[in-house]
Amino acid sequence: MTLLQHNRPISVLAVDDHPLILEGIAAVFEGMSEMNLVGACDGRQALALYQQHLPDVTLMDLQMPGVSGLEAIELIRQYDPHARIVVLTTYKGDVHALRAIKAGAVGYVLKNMMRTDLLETIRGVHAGHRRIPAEVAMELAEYMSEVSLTPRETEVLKLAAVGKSNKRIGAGLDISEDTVKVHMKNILAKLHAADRTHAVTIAVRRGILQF
Amino acid sequence: MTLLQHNRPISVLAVDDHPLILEGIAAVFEGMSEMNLVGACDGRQALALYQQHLPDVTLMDLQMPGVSGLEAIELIRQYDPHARIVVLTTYKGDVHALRAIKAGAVGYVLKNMMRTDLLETIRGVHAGHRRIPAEVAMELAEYMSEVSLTPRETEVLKLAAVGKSNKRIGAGLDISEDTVKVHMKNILAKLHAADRTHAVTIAVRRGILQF
DNA sequence: ACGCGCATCCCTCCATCGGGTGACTGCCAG
DNA sequence: CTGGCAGTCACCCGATGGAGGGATGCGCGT
Repeated sequence: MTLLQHNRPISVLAVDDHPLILEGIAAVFEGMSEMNLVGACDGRQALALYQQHLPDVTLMDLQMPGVSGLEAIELIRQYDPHARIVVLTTYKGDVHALRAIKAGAVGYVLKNMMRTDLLETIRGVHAGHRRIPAEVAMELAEYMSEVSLTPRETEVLKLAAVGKSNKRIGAGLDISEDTVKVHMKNILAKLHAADRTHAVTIAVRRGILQF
Repeated sequence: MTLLQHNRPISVLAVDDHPLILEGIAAVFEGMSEMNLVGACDGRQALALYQQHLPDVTLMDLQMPGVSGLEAIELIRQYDPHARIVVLTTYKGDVHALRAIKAGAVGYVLKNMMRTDLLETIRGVHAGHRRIPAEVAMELAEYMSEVSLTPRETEVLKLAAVGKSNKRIGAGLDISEDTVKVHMKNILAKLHAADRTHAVTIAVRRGILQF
């Protein structure tokens, strides 16, 4: 497969809702014969452009309004299970990183990395490798042990976050206060939280609750 | 003053810790005679490059590790009260937006805006105007009525956020539990929160607490 | 000198919270 | 079909939280 690299350039699709970032990416590829940018768009048009161009590698921002990068990744991988997708995000501690990897992303580039890192990752991913930076991998490892709350527990915590008492949470979910207390106890245990307030901050930090 | 624009290009300094964004900005200015980019760097070198180039307009990202964009703005305005600084940020709901304006920023550009918006803002700011997009101005208006917590209240809430009880907060701050309760009561009143948990979510949303 | 905001401390009172324990249902996988 | 898990409900109890009330001192600006 590496032979192909010499025959035709690696085609790249960039998905980001920031025109400035797209300009930057385009600038990186400018004048390169090894790769070329076949398209650039935001999340909504990601799948359509993928189907149209069938790029070798797709660069995908995670933080986008409307269709999230996560959804876009899932849609593309659903359409083409062999799609090579590289996540392009701002923060290494991105709470969606793990989900992106699970969704099928095979590369991960931080926006504060150099252009050479970007190019190197694209080459590696195109050659069939996974390219996850060590610092990101370590972040991921922490979240791998991520205890997931049950749907019910998430609902309870969501209401607790906006100041509802156990009684009012019960009223809101149409269950008894006692049941709410059970859920809350389990939440505290799972998150290793001292109290409901702590649980909310932990959940926000982990992306369980979107504030 | 508009005559100057024809005599020499508007000099622009770009400050952002993302090389990709800097590439994008550079790409926007490429081949333009009206303006030219005199420098690009991250937050730490912002002041030094400002002093070196004395640009007409400075583009400043707010979200940066180490020296924040906010600090950089303050440092530059301290050095040169007439500095024309345009904030360049990702989210219109940026909690630091108000502080940036207060710190002396005279323009505000969202990264999801088009290059023409960026250029237009630079022209406007250079001509001596303030350029704050309507949608941002409206966001700002909401935060204008921002109730600010006292330093002590912030400390109390910060400890409450990580699950400390009033008693332990008192121990941590070396004050009595009763005093903590008074602070907490004032916090709840100021934020219109139902309880401490709600107060924390509100504070996080407003950027009072950085999660 | 006065007011005012901030911070400190003290008291009472009651609702709420969180831990412990136990038990019943429904469902799905082994 | 038997276990495990999610969800439900119940009761007890000690600790905590939040709403009142009132009080002192300190600094700061007018």
